[in-house]
Amino acid sequence: MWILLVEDEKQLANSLKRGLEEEGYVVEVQHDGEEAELQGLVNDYDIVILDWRLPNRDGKEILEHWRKEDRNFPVLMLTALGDLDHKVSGLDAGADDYMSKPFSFDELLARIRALSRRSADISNTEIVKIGPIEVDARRHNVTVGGISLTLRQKEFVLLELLMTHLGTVFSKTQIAERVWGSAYYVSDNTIEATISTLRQKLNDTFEDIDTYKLGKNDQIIETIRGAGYRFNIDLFKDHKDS
Amino acid sequence: MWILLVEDEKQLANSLKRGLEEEGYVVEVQHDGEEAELQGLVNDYDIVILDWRLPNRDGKEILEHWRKEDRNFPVLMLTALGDLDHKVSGLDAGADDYMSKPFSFDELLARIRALSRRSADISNTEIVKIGPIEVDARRHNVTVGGISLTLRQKEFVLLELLMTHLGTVFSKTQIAERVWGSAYYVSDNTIEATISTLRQKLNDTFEDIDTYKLGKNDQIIETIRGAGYRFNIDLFKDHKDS
DNA sequence: TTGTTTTAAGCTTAATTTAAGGTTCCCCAT
DNA sequence: ATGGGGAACCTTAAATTAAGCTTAAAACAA
Repeated sequence: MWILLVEDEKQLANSLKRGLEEEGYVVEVQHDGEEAELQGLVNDYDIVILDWRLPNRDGKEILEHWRKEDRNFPVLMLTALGDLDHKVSGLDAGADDYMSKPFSFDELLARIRALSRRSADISNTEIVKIGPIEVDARRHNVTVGGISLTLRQKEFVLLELLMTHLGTVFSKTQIAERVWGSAYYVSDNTIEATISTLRQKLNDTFEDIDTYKLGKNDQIIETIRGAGYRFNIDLFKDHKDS
Repeated sequence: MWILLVEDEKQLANSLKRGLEEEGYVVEVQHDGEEAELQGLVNDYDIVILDWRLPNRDGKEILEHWRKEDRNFPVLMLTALGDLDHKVSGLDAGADDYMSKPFSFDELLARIRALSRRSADISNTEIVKIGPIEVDARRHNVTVGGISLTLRQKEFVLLELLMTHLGTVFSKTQIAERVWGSAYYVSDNTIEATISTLRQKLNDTFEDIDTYKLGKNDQIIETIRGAGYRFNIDLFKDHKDS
């Protein structure tokens, strides 16, 4: 889950970012309204959290522009306490939900979950199931043929990314950005090592189940040399579960 | 797609180069402004990414010079965050888009795609189809009569180059530059060997399909002795697909 | 501490280039 | 015309280089 957080109070923004990251979300923070507007036009976030009062440009303008350009990720707007006017105008402009400051972090989480459930986008299903592999984004849990396996944060987010974008090849650069949050400072090897342990955990679990057997050369996560990685949907093509 | 990246921060430049190459672009990096200016005067890049603050010469001067000399490739300028003055002066000087640092790699990709779409040049369609041969630049994938064939990076870029410039004969020097990124260090034989394996893969796949049969002496990639290579459009002239 | 993440190093595999000998084509002298 | 001879090009296989994998150890964070 890729979230854009637009909030100019840096301290608040950072603590929210940290909290959300602990929950397994990948969070980009933008303090400046104008910049945020561009980012939203260009990136397909799963959710945007948008403060209504911003330097340079206000939340409403931004949101209207996005909606005019058919950017239809769910938007959760943040307003000052008691600011009912803004609430109404925001929902009119196309916001999907609102929250007034101050709010509890748990409430924020709950609303984010609700929004991602409601959203039409496939990538926001709470539970993704492909063949015997089941990813529960909410509980942060993966099972293969009913057996649960313990993945670490990065492994989990990486698997989730690949499984919610079937057919897409993600380059290392894109993976760095969407799993680690930034393309800089993440070495190739870090990603390779994570892929490696993730594959091992998946394979080990497949050995323990009876319902599906992997062939000798079957790779659940394919490597496309020079280009990136992709979830190998072909392995489960016939085997329609859901 | 041939891209010139002018950026003096070497670390950033290299990571962008790598990321773009993973996407199948051919990227030339130039750290020095003066050098970059010359290269832009001489080569027909598909897109130029130009940092605004450079040693020796600043982005604006370079761009103005190019535009005065009718170099009209799209230019995406990079500015420091919040540098609105530069943004305006850059767009005035003839930049087609701008992005402020730091930016996400996906955002860069999106903007490059947008620019190449916008550009008048025919060569920028995402999917090229000629007769039964289909090249999908985005997914990095070639099919002949529906059968997908696995090309290596160099083979792919070479085929793409020829198919997006129908009728044009490319000399070995030009191919070296636009497939390998630089004419130095690439021997003629390297190119010949690549052409050879590419032809074989194409021919093999044509054997497997029923919709189109190659004649005994038909060459999909023609050799023009002493001049270079060209995609043989005549083979598919009657056979109008699209 | 304890668990997670990153780095390091050697290894494996695939892509790319080089090398070497073979074709084909063209020019020129016969 | 015709048959060397050379240049340009083709084709394979071998050598080289690069990309990716794996494991353990180091660094970091809770």
